[in-house]
Amino acid sequence: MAAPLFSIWPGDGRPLYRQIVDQVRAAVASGRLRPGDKLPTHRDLARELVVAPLTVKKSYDLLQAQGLVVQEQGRGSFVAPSAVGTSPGAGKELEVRANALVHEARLLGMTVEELQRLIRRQWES
Amino acid sequence: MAAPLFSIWPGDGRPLYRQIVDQVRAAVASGRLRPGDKLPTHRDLARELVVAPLTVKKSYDLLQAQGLVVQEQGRGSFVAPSAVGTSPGAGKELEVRANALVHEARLLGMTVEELQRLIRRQWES
Amino acid sequence: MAAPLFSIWPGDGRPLYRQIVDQVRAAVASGRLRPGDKLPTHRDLARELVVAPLTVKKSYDLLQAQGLVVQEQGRGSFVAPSAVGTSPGAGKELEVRANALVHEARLLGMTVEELQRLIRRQWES
Amino acid sequence: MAAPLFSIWPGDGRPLYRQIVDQVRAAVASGRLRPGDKLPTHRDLARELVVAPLTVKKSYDLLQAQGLVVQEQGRGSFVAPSAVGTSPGAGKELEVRANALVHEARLLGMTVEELQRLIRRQWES
DNA sequence: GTGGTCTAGACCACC
DNA sequence: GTGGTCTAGACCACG
Repeated sequence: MAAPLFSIWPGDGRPLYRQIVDQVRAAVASGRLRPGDKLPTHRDLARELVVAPLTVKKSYDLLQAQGLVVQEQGRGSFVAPSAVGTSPGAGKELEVRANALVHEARLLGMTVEELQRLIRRQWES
Repeated sequence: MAAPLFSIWPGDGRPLYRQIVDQVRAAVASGRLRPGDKLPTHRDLARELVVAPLTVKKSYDLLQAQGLVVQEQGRGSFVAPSAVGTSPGAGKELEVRANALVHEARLLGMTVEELQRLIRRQWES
Repeated sequence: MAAPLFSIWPGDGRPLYRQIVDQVRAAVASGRLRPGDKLPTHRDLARELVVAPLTVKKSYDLLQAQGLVVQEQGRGSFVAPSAVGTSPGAGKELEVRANALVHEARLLGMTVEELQRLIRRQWES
Repeated sequence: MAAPLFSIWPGDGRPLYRQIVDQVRAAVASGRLRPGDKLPTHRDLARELVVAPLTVKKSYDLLQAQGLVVQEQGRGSFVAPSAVGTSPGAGKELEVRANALVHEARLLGMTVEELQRLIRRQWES
């Protein structure tokens, strides 16, 4: 009963295609997805996330342009052989978002402990 | 040398106008900004954040439509008298983003402790 | 009454978006378009070429991913500052197509002189 | 040391099946292939061109639909008896591609002489 | 008015 | 069944 690999978070603020891109990048960066691994077809992932197939396709196109994914006609989409275990941008990207989150939590009057608790609660849920 | 009240985070993924709206809402929700407090003029804030004045104006317009801000011709913009100490949406909004952050940190292979550390480090910086 | 900068050739065999990409690359490679030059808006070029706006947009997106073009929200699309005077791929690309053309002209039983004549005639038309 | 009759040019932009169709049409139009001549089996040609057998099969099916080729169960594929010495479309098709090539060579800043030289060089190679 | 995102739907190319 | 291309149309974000 593992959590699904990819999810979208309506209300997160980022465009859908970018949420997908960011998650694939993260999974590749951590080695959770490795060179040669097969990705879900863009139609399947679209069905699962309940978005238009073209939206997922756009994500895959972008990832291909960045060299993280290769799409092979008639065969499927795969993590690129050259996709190193850690794509440096992925961690940096998350830091920026964490930063913004911290800033707003502060404006909301939260203490760092309250934010930590919120994080832990969601980690475990 | 307090941190500036409002900031934008390029690369955060949310549209500029929304980052501003979210921050004002948070500051009002926490009482950090209180009814009657004067907001920077949209031109000043635009200069400070290095965005187009119309973008800040749009944020203020939205906040006014939500009843959190009043813009008074020739005098400036203020937190609305009716702005309650807690605008309920603000916290919920942050939870969604925290959720997405947790999900991606996981994909990145981080442990909850590492994420906590990252949060604390940024809180203190 | 110069020829239009960009054209599409129905029946050429390449997808529309790629014909556009190839032409922009060629124009940049030759210095006919230079860093900072403004490109037509994707809507304008779409109107001119009588294709869907998204088709031109896709070309611009690809060119942006390749670092040849930057699209700036609200301002327009431009040849990237870093777009060197000669993007090496462009000439190579044309050689491949010339190669295929030569091969088929041969199969058609043309002599090299006939092919040369055909080329010159079209150059001058 | 004759050049192989058929070749594919990855990067040419045309779909694989069409490159094959065009070449067979050209060879028939010029009399290089004549009614009754045996074509390679689709599997052999697929192996030689390193494409999927079904792709060549599709080309042969198309050529059969156009009356240029007949596929005979268990015997092989042949140029159709009715295949006239010149299939009119073939030359026209090549002109369109030559046209596009000329246009892009111009954008690349080539002179007509340079293009002619490129053509001749490839003819002789 | 510029670029950005998303959708529904059709048809093509390749395995 | 997989990815690839194209369209029409709607609405959002930014200057």
